[in-house]
Amino acid sequence: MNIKEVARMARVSTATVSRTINGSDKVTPETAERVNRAIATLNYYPNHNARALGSGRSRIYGLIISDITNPFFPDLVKGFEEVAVRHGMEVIVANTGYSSERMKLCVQRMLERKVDGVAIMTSEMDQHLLEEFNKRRIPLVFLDTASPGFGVSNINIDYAEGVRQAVQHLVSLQHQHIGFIAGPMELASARARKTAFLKAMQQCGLAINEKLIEQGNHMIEGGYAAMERLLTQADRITAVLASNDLTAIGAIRALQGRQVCIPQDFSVVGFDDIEISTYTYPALTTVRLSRIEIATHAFNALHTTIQRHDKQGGSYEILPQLVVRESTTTVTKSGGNEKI
Amino acid sequence: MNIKEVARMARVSTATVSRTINGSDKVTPETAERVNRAIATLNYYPNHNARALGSGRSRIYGLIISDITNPFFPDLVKGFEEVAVRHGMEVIVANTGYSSERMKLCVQRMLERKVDGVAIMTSEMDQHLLEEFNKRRIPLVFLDTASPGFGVSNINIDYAEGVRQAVQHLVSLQHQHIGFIAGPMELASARARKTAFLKAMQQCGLAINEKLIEQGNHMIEGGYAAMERLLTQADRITAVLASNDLTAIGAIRALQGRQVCIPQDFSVVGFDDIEISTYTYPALTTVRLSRIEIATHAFNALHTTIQRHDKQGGSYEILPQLVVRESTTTVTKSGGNEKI
DNA sequence: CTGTTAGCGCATTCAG
DNA sequence: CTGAATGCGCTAACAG
Repeated sequence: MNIKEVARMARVSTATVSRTINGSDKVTPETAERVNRAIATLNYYPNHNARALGSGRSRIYGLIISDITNPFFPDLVKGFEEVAVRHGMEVIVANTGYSSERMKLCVQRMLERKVDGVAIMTSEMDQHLLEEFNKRRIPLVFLDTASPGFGVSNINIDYAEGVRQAVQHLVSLQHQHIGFIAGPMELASARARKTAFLKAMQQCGLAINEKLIEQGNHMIEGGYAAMERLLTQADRITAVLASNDLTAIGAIRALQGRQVCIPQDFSVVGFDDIEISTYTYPALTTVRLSRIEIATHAFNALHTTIQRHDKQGGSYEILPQLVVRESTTTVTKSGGNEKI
Repeated sequence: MNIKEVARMARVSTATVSRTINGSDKVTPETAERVNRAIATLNYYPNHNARALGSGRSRIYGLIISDITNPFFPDLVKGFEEVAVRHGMEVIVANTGYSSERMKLCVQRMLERKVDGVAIMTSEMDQHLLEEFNKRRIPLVFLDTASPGFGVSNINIDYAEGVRQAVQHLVSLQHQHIGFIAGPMELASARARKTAFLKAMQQCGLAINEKLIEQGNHMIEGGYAAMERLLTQADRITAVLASNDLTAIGAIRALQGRQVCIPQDFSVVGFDDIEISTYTYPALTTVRLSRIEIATHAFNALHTTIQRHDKQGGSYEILPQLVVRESTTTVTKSGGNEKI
């Protein structure tokens, strides 16, 4: 079943079939109709490999993420796949595992498969690999790690605003001694969140004490350990903001392990709003970072760049949104760590 | 950069280049060496689209799952991708969203991209779509839903054994009135688990009371609601086995909401061993279903079928394994629901 | 063991 | 607006 048979049945040339498939305006409605009927009755669909070879466009987008096992990513992947498929595109997902060694492999895979564009939703990208895409004029879109340029777009995340909302929420609940559990400093996103926290505290006129800041690893156990340390060193702490939800969940466990009641004795705020945060006990107050929005923007960035032969990439904005659930409440008069 | 240039630089024909790339044994080590040097210095890598067109093999495997957002799947996807890439294969992941409507779309995508084989790790597959693959002689591997046949392999999961371990564990802890929260009966895997539970109870000589069985939806809220009902209707229940971990987590929340202490007052066992089960409070005793193993078997099934031009698919076995953590313990003398 | 020659299925000139 | 011809980059017979 190929284009030739369709052409034969519709009594046109293969070129005409190709044109109607690709929606060329230079085809009479009548002949297009004939072709479409032939396509339908023959149950024909084009061979993408041949198409790619002939046109140089594979109709595949690459999606590079850190690790699909990280609960932040499944939604993103799902959203991206959905839009892509709706537009007749295929997606190849590649995990870097946070290693730039493996990032190299990911890039290689993308190049080999001749993807039409790549969404790079992680930050292990070095200049050297970036060149490989530039050389081949493959559009790119980054997640908060680059400024738009020739063929590269960026999705900007307003971490400052998201963290500000979280801190302000705690402040409005009378918390004064707010701790922060940072993520791994190799991650750009973790650095951004920490910076945002420092800034927000300052804006709220709260003292920043280094004893209030600890380091996790964006995983549950890291949050657990960091919270333990915080409890030991920060006497008057009554609330904590975590760099991501997993960290917050670890912190909650540490607190519960010490019989601290949340939120009565201690408030916890996460960041990301992954699905399980709705179901933790108590349900986690957190800052939502919509992965659907990110996915949609990423796709649009790539797609419009290609459609409009737009050399210049675009800039997109993601606004985090505080979601108040059950893990935060007003600080009690007798509250504070000394009581614990 | 293409095969011709490599041929020119190595002073051989393109056929020879092709042969050395594909590891044909009919190439002198010396010429192969020359070709490889040329490849290296030119930084050449083959165009997969052309390769696919010429050979009829895309070197892509399809992986159809229900929903990447379901915590059961990320590990599976990651594992599959890893083996595949290690063997020079690419992967296209498609989500059915538990809908056979969308399954149709998934199949279409696989066909269009001319995948060399498909791992179907979900059960929304109807005979009609299966034919499409058979017609084209595309190897398939299923997860516990088919018997091996021409070009189709199956990964068998010994649910009976896994559930037996769980029930026996509870029995050894003196539990007599063990509840079960089933998954959605549309899912073959959920049906298998329920059947296995019934059988295990019988084997242990325990009475099966319909009041001890409730229905969830394999999601947290379903487990929550089902546990609530169980608590209302089953007087002497002291333990529950859930059809999957998410359900168990929901059950735990329901119990905690009623101030029931786990495991002192009530034991809970899950199924699957998803990552968060290690981190719930208390950590969940569950039955591990290794996704890495499943992924590896799925890949091997496809790969050996193709390599050996093996018409007959294989059969693989997965043995679930009980993992005892903190959510189960001996029933207390005064225990039982009446106390609650 | 190596080179020559045809396609693979489609998109895309260029004529008409 | 449509058709004929060419090539995309590679693999696969078939010779030699």
